[in-house]
Amino acid sequence: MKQLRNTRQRQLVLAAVRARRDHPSADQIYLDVRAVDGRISRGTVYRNLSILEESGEILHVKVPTADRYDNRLDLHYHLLCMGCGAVKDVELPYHRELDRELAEKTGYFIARHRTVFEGFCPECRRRK
Amino acid sequence: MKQLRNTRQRQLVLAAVRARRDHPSADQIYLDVRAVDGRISRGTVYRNLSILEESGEILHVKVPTADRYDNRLDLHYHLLCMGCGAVKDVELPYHRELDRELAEKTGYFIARHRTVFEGFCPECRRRK
DNA sequence: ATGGGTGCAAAGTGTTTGCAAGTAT
DNA sequence: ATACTTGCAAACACTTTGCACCCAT
Repeated sequence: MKQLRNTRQRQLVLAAVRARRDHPSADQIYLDVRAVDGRISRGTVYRNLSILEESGEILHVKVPTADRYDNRLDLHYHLLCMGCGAVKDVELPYHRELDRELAEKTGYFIARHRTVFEGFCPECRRRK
Repeated sequence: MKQLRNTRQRQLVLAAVRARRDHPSADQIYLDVRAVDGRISRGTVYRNLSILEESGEILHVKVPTADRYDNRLDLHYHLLCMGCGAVKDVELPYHRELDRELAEKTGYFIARHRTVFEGFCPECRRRK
């Protein structure tokens, strides 16, 4: 395993994810960090997001169009508005027993599951 | 709403999805159809997959790297092997009550949720 | 006939990567 | 000094689109 370094760029990327309560895409993070450090490159932001995720400091949510990042560390579900694209955390418990149940049934090692609810937020409902 | 036509290409794409029991990517479908009709283009396959999904004849599964298509019409969950990338249907019931519960809680209209379990299949476990 | 559909190629998106130079340890 | 990181740009993988021609209805 590789020895990680604590670079200024890495700190900035982590701080940017933590500073947001929504679920920014990699490119939004890039823009936020860019506002502080005008020289950072997209490649560096993508690399650091991926490193921070591997090392367990952030999570990412896979939604269509672009992955989003999340500063929460516990497993939880997400809600995507198909109208405006907003992603929110869902206040429902994570069902760990499903992972166990499926592991028994299939012989797989199950690490986790990801659940994304799809719908329309009140505002987008109105607009239609 | 637009009047859909029943073109030869559309039939071929639908037949190709139905002919597979796994969860092919758009490009795999393209290759399958291409074997029958050497002139069909990628654009046409993508367009038809998207039309068939909108009209409810197929579903698609959103997994990292590339979306997969599914000939099953009922809502169900999926299992992704992070080792070999295979996608399988999961034999667990779809929890419609979660959709209702979240709708009440949030005021959203909830159409559905998508759950993808992530793990390693027995063979990939062994290989590690 | 008419408007949806097709093939082709070009353009998009979002993300990854090779490389030479820079820097944390 | 070592080897992880960076910035840059080019390359990638997947998907969408503009356009002129075609064909199902």
